[in-house]
Amino acid sequence: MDRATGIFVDGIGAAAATSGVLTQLQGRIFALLYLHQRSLALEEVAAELEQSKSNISVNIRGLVDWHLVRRSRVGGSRRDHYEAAADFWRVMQEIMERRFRWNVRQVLATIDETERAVEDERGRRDWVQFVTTRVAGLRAFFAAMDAGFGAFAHGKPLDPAALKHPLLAAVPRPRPRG
Amino acid sequence: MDRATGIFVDGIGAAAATSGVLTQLQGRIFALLYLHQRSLALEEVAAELEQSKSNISVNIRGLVDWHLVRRSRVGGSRRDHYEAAADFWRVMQEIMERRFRWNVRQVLATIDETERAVEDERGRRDWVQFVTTRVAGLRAFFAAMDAGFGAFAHGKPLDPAALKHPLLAAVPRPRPRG
DNA sequence: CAGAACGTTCAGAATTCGCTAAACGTACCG
DNA sequence: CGGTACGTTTAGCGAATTCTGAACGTTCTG
Repeated sequence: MDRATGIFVDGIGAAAATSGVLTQLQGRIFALLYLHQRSLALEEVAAELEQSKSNISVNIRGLVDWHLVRRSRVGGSRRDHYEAAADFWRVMQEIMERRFRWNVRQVLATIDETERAVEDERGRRDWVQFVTTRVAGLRAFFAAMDAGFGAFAHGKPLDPAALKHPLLAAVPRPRPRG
Repeated sequence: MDRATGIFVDGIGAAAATSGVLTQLQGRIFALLYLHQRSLALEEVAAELEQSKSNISVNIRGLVDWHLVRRSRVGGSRRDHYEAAADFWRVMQEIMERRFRWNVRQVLATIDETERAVEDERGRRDWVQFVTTRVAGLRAFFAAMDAGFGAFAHGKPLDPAALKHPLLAAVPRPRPRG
């Protein structure tokens, strides 16, 4: 591997490692493919990055899942070949939906569960009152995130105003008079 | 700890664990504080979550850094007390700037390094050509992300159009005639 | 100024994660 | 069909991370 590619592979690998979405190795695989004009076989990738085939196999699947890498057939060989995809917007949509939004919904689901559990504790009236309003604040924010991410992934602008005051946004506005 | 709090703590902990920003324990600490009206001492948190004080000490500092938790003095005690903050928009700004945007800049820095290294390889003209255009595509996208996140964190809407076709957006527009 | 009540640091234990190599399944080829 | 050339699964190993308890520093108190 030439020096420029090495720098790129290392740098993207480091960035991926702290991304919370890809592992370092996935970053390195993508970087390697991204600087190659022709697609590479699994074994070639393994050799370049000095990793076992099995490890590359597992990690490259994640990249295909995110639409960062495409599997392609190459005439005359029965090896799987891979090439980097360049439609980063598509990738971002995928990450928005399958990671961020999924994560947001985990929180919303937890809030639902919690509210159900709180109903069983009628005994402590003021405690129930407190928890209910707190949890409502959290729900408002995460519901706004869910809606915002969803809209964004479908191409609509994401306005931070809805996140600044989610409770106001969630409540129906007073009808303008006159 | 009552059942409702337990459900909330576990759920938020699980969500945090897959967030890529907080650890599970940090999620649990925040959740515990969020459902308490009064602030809690370090040792109380450790007892509730069945963790050592030192571990709570380390992890809670991260929460304070993200502005998810405030350290507060309580009259009559010299223990540090902590309470959950509820300004989630502020937290999101912090995460945008210090994590996402920082990560984006890692990529931009790598691209810079790579381009410098490519200049030393004048030998292979068509390879240099290929790498240059590829890397330009990546830079356009990540530059758009950097700008977009920056604007968003300052309250301006984030329009996905700039990410769909970053190369077009990066190029100066043809001046309208007339 | 001695002692107590804290929070923090650090070395080592416990746990989790990433990686390898071997076993396995499958498609192709003679 | 037997053999070969792959990709995938899995058990176990080693590295990295998380957690604990002891040692330490600091601030308050009598």
